[in-house]
Amino acid sequence: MRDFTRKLRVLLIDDNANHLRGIKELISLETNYSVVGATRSANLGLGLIKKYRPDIVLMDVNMPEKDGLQAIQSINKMGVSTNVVILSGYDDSDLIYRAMKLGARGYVLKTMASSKLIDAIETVADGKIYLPSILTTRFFEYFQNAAKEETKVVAGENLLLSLTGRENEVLDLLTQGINYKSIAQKLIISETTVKTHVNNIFQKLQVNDRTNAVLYALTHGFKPSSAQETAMTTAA
Amino acid sequence: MRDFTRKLRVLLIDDNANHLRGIKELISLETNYSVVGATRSANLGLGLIKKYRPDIVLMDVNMPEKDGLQAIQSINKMGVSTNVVILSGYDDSDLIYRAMKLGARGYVLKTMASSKLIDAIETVADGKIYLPSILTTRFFEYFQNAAKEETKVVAGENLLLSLTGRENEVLDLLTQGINYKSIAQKLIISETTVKTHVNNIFQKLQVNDRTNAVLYALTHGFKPSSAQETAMTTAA
DNA sequence: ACTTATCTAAATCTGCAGGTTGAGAAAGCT
DNA sequence: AGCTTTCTCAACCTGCAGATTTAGATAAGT
Repeated sequence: MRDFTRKLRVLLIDDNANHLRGIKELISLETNYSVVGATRSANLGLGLIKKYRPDIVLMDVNMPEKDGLQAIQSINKMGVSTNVVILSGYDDSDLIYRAMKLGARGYVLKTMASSKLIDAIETVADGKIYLPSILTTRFFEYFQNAAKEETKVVAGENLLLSLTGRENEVLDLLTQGINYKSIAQKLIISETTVKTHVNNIFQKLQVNDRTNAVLYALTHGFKPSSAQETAMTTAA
Repeated sequence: MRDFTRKLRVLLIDDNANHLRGIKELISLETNYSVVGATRSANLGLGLIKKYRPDIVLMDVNMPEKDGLQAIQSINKMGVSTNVVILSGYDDSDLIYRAMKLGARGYVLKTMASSKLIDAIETVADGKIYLPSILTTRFFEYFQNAAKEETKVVAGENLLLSLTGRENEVLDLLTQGINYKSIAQKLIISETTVKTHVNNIFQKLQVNDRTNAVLYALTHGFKPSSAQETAMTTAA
């Protein structure tokens, strides 16, 4: 839970001097916030973050040299845990998606009422995610579409379904980059038997070598089954 | 934009008879909604969806035989476009994540005020996503954590960075499952040169064969660069 | 001018990968 | 009992994959 006994330390990063000043004044009106820094450069901002460890960072996305998304990545690499709220003029679904994926805790449009910015800070400081309804919808436009594409590849008749149990086990080991001899040892069968299985796998997946078999498996949602099944079969 | 001249057609699926009745009555109170069906079985629900093509489906997640998530998958396979709003007693981050990934348009907790359910229907019918603040936060707990894990694998010194431009091109072709001869033809160099490059790649990635080189590349965020660069080099 | 990195290539060699044929044993189905 | 599937294995063969050595050409940095 949030500590209400001390002021929330806020850092501002926006290359537009007017925005920077405006936001600073807006936040200064709130009695329980203190602006620990305000800069027009992402790189300078990173230094300030390391120095002052703010609770909240309000970050513009659209900046020269290093943009907001790159800045978030840099923060992650620094290993500093701070809550970034994105300030953006754009509501592109992929921009929102990328920002959230990188770990942003909130996303506010510059066109929104300034009270929303205060809401965002409060919500994020409280450990929650702040994403207005419209932006949530935008986010999922991208997210659900990407998920659909992902399953599209996985579907498509799927030659993997024609594999037998043993063939699945062999394929599983193939996808780990193991050679014939080691596979034979792991499954406790002869090397020639493994070759037979592998050849059958090649035919069923319509490929000519290991690499393409592995590639087919990985791009068609192959799920390793050996872990349990091998234990079952060897125990039986 | 939504058509306000006709009633919103809603379908209910919940194995709990009391819930089903309660929700039905609640919705019946709204003058601009009409319940086109209500069933306690997901499988029966699928039939009703195909038959009545409802605007909104209110779906319980926790059901015997086929649960709500499996039901969404079935709807997707049917190719019917309807808006599913999940009704759940649980706010697990991964449950919310999976539901939204499968294409749910809204998620409401059974413990929430019934007015929220009406809000959800309105919002979803309006083409937007309905995800209350707490659930949005839960969703991102899972989503951002998964994203972090993803980049963790990609990071880790990354031997890929030690590869030269040409080696990257060769690796790119390797990850497409192409053999020496074809690679040589594509890059317009001799087969022995390709072998030299491949051997250098193996050493740098610390592997002994194609398959493991490809596996390393794919699990460490290898981005194919040949598409443009090859065109550049061949043109030069 | 010297050094280093990169790309190119030939020559040689070992051996595992991949293809084919044939066949026995066990389990399940009809 | 007979058929089918699956798993098992041998023996043989071709050849590409992978390892090693040596070396010329070019470009870039010191």
